[in-house]
Amino acid sequence: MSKEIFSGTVAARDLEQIAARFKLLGEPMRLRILQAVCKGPRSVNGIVAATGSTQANVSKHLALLAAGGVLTRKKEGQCVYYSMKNQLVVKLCELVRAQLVR
Amino acid sequence: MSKEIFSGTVAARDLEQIAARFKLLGEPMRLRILQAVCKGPRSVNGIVAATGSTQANVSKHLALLAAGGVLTRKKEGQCVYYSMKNQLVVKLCELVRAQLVR
DNA sequence: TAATTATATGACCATACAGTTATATGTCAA
DNA sequence: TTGACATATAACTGTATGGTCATATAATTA
Repeated sequence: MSKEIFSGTVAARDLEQIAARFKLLGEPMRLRILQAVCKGPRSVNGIVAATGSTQANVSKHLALLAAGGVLTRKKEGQCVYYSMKNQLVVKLCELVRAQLVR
Repeated sequence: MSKEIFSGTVAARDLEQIAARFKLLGEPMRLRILQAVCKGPRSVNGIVAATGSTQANVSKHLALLAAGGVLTRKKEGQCVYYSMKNQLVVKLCELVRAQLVR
């Protein structure tokens, strides 16, 4: 409908879902993971290497990002590849960063 | 520089700041507060009434939003009016919501 | 089958934080 | 000055969650 999210009343459930999405993006380690994945599918091990975190920690964050609809999961052999579900979160990061640099 | 935030390496400090901004938006009550403020300056009491939360709770969230650079604070007499510092967060919410409705 | 590699998960700890209650601070009016 | 109103803050509690360690599950290879 309207482009102005706050122009009309936004249902409490909608606000909760929006907040949940932001919350998912509100952790530096998860942004590091997204940075590692946003160029294309990447295996868990690849992400572990790119982020410098532990396998268990990365795996937990990946599960959250996939459950939240930010990443998709695709298993190939013994490897699991994660990809961006879409580019929206990248755009969100760009917007926020642009304001930071200002 | 680039419009692609993740195209180059993003400094860890930048990622932390971006995450901090998202974290600030990652609470339903704070989005309720932003919804109440985004139309123009609003007093704390007005926001309390609009959100249905307690004065102490609203005041704490307002302090966080102002410290995070999302809201500005202006005192007039015994009232304090909070306003959106800019429209970016509204835009972010719009973008996220548009994806939800999909 | 046994060993190796890749990923996920459960248990645990420490910390962060939202919400509440009570109180403090500040401003105005009578 | 006293009282009423507006806002902020300190103390506290419960809960959520990030990180770690150990282990489980699954797939591959020898």
